[in-house]
Amino acid sequence: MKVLGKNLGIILMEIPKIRNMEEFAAFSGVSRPTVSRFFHDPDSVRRVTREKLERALEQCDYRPNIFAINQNRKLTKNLGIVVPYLADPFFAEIARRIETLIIAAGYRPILLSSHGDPLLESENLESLRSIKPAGVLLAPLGRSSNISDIEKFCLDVPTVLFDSNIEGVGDAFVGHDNFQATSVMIEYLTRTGEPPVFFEMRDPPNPNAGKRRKAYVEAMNKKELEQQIIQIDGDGWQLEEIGYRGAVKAINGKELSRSTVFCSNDRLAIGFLTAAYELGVKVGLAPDCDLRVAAHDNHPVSHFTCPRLTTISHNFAAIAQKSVDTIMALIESGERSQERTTTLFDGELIMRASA
Amino acid sequence: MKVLGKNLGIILMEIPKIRNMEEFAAFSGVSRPTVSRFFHDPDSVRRVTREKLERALEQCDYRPNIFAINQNRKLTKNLGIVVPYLADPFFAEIARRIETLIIAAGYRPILLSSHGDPLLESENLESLRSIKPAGVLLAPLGRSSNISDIEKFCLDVPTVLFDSNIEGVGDAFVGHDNFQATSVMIEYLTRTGEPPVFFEMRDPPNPNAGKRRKAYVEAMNKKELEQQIIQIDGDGWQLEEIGYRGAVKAINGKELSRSTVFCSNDRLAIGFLTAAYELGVKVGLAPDCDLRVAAHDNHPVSHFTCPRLTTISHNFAAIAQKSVDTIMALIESGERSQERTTTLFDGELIMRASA
DNA sequence: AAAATAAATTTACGCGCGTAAAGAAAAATA
DNA sequence: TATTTTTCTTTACGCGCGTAAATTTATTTT
Repeated sequence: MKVLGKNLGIILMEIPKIRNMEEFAAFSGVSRPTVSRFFHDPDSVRRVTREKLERALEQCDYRPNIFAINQNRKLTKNLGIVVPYLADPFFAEIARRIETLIIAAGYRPILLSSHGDPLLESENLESLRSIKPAGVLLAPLGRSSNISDIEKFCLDVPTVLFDSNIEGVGDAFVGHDNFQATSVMIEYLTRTGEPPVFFEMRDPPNPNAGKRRKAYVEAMNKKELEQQIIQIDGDGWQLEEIGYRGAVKAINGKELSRSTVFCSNDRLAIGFLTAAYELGVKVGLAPDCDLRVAAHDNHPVSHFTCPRLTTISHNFAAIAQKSVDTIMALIESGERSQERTTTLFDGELIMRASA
Repeated sequence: MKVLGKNLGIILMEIPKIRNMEEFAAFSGVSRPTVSRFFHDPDSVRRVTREKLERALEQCDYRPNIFAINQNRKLTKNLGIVVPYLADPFFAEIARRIETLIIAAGYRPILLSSHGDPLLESENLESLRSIKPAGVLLAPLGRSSNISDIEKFCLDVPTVLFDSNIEGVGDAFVGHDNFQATSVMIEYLTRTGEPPVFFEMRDPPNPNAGKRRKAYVEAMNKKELEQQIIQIDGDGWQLEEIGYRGAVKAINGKELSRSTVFCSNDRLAIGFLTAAYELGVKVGLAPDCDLRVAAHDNHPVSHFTCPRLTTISHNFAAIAQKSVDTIMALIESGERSQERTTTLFDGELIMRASA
């Protein structure tokens, strides 16, 4: 039971229905402009005033109308997050971390997924534009993105790209060093066995795929190792299924020139492992195994494949933190960055049973 | 190059910067109230007027300020979606489908994840309340939810629960028939081998777990089969890891009274299969196998486990469609439902190699 | 063509809040 | 205590749009 006011004799009092800031100001005994400043930044009013308002807030649960706020402020507290495909646990994971950081910073995350569709990606940006976000964190679809749409958007709204880079677009890029990651993995595989065959989609929907192929070619060249790249067909984001089919074809067709396979990403590898299992090909680095399989990403599922997948982890925590820090700095400076910065974090080799 | 106006002699003209509806009305030669009605519903104006406005829209890209719109309308076009844990592909998948349907219906989906935290779930609802959504589709955390918070919310906002029911809360519930699903699976397992042991968490974070245990007990009783329930310890949403540990303990401790296991959900089963693989226990329904494993959900990954997981699929499409249809009907009627309806869709047995 | 209907225009107010300016009150400094 | 500085109050306007009422214009009906 709630007791309101100083009149403790009356146990049950009407809970005041506050309809707007005017009424809340009257109720709390503070002027409306001061109330407005208080909600914008509690530390911008004197301590006694703040305490008065906080006490009032406990007695009635008034909250300023978010539409009225945003209509009049140039800068909202909205922060957009756009990812290529939210049903992919990789993006779900990074989005989850970023969301948490944004909330902690006192902003409102607006999470949008492009569902693998460049059109939807552009629409998402338009949709964000209409809610006047303070900034946007964008993981673009990559190759298939409508780059000019993104460019235009970035001119108007502070934007930090993450995961997948588009050269020259946005105020900054934060991502994963695919070259370092590739090089570390090839180094490891070669040292503990033999150099890998690269396994990828011919026409990949996910970003970074191109970089990873290039990185493979470069690293193998540097070490003067013989390359083999197997490119499999397939459309869309059903990467496991595509990996499965490609693996069946590669294994049955004896296309693999060596017994170590480096997949362009974990989801392809998951399909690959399923194929190997069904075909009775034993995967692992034990002596009695036929094949070693490794990949990129440290996808949440890669921990539980059979056998567990050797892979390279993105530094999720660092990428999320740096992305948020960067956009916050941009927002608080109130200016656009003079020069576009690029931050790459090293991947970490996760050695598991598959290689 | 854009040509504006009828003065075709002038090739390059200034693209008019429209700042508000007033200016757009002047530019298009239509009065502002009519423009307002046009944006609310293009069919509410005469054809010639609509065409005039559409032509104007092609020449300048004006869009009404979304905050100003929502401030003045009682009913926004916002539709909230709240799921327990978006990093779980199961929820990502159902959310993806719902989002698509909402967009098609001309509404704006606002997707929020509770990240497994009841506090965040309540905050998400508060956050939604402040954007005056036309309605909300809520998949509650279930047992751990702050039910009174949800109840209060539902009094003010048309809300359809999905996936997990809270008796008496919200205008309707749309979900999966766990009893039918359980019964079908037990029937299948018993017919093709032996009745299953039930494998679940002692203290599950995910909804539906309670129903599934009950359904197991009921179905086994009905068939007069001997039950065994293995309850494993663990906290949080790392279900695969928890399933793995529980499976190692159950297998090494020879706790399984029979060689058929029915997991409470696919993610536990994924961990179970990893444990079986590592312990050299062969899973499948072939004669040379030691164990059969089945589960609930048809989780996207269950298609690619080793062996592929026999499971029961939710009717994702139907659940998403019915949820959206229900909330739309509520919104368009403008009234709250007289009586709370419950719609359950049958699951479909997905027979794969694991059982 | 006249009457009846439909649609658009003009005018005006309100939504809830941001924010600026000027002055009053309180606190900090001298 | 007098002066400066900070904080608050009062007053007032504007944001961009929804929406209602009264009037004018256009279309349809008989």
